[in-house]
Amino acid sequence: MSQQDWLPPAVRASGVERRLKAGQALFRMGQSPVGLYELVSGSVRLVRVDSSGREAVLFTAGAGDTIAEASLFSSSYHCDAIATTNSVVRLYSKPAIIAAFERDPKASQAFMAVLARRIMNLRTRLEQRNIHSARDRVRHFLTVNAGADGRTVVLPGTVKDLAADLGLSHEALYRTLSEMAAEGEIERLKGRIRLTS
Amino acid sequence: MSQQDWLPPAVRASGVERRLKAGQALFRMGQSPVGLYELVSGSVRLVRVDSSGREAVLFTAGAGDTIAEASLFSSSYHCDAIATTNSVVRLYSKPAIIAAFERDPKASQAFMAVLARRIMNLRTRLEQRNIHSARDRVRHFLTVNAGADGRTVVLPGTVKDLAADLGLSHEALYRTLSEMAAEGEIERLKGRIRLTS
DNA sequence: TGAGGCCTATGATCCAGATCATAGGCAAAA
DNA sequence: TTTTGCCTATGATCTGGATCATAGGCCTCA
Repeated sequence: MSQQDWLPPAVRASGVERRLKAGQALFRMGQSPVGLYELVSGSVRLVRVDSSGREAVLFTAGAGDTIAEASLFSSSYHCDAIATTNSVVRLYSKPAIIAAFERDPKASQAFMAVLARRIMNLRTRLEQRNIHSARDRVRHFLTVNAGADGRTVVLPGTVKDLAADLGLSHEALYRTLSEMAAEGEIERLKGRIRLTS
Repeated sequence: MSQQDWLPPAVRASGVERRLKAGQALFRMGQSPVGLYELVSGSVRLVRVDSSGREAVLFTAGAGDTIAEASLFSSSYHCDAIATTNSVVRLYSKPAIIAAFERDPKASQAFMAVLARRIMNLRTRLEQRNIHSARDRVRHFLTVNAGADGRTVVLPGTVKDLAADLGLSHEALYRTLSEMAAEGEIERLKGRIRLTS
């Protein structure tokens, strides 16, 4: 389900790969954007650190996702991008992409659709953060992210990572998952969670 | 600071106005999108209602804002749009806009910039929701939304509306504002809040 | 193979915000 | 003018998640 099929072949060919080790930053807030990144493999988090030192996870990119689309139109990055695992990214230069948009309306529209989808995802996350109960928030996450069978969710990373994603303390999440499993609402498998319907 | 200057004149001229009374819905989740709305005057909220009946405010549009940009690329609205005050919107049809994109790369790019800005705003909101302390959340809101002087924020609606925007109960917000005013951190004026620096 | 580090897990405590309740003020409607 | 409804405001109570603490398990690296 790679989402960057909209890239014209010429641009795709111009991509430059870069490797990141776990914990390494792809870019930092305030730096000026060089282009669009595509995550080839691994996992990268967009993170903003607030005044109290707390980390807000804005987005967790998986293989195939693009990173920093919004920064194409901005003079600086507005958050940090940190690899959570060893990762490989491909960089497409800003001018090359803009030129492609000038030339190819289809590419433009496909990119707009990518942006639109991102907006919808963000709104879903915002909705999720409005849910106060930890259990309901987990339920929301599970239903929104269920796979093809409608009841299995593959965890992209550790449970602790998920906790940060959900905006819960990891303790609260561990407890909630334990309780839900004990009550038979979910089934915990290796790296997956299944809703027992 | 109307943000829809990117619309080519031909499309702009084709806009159809519609009036909404306070509380009236512009569209509902699940309906199929007819086009892009521009808010001429008033105030419209994008809202999603979760299973427990709680309302999540995803976006509060003011005069000049566009609504449902993301739905241009989707087969159905993913949230409700409710006018909070008497409002006037202008509707631009989907085909007209798509045609403009085909024809005019500049319009496409300008629209992408609008989408990109929306993404950044949403991320800022997400960051805000990650702040647990009510007071810090208010502080964050005030600094992010400060006007030209860097310390005055014009409240778009009632304090209660703001509470919903911030994801706080209105009681908590009333209390927090009272305390901050009592301690001299802010100054409360009619429809405005000023940070006393 | 030993040590360190991190994830997982769970217990105990605390506190801030949600919720419930009450009341004054203001504005629109009747 | 009176009524109604909602915003504003604040008090009292409660609860659920944050935080602190502890410990086992697993993987990696030396």
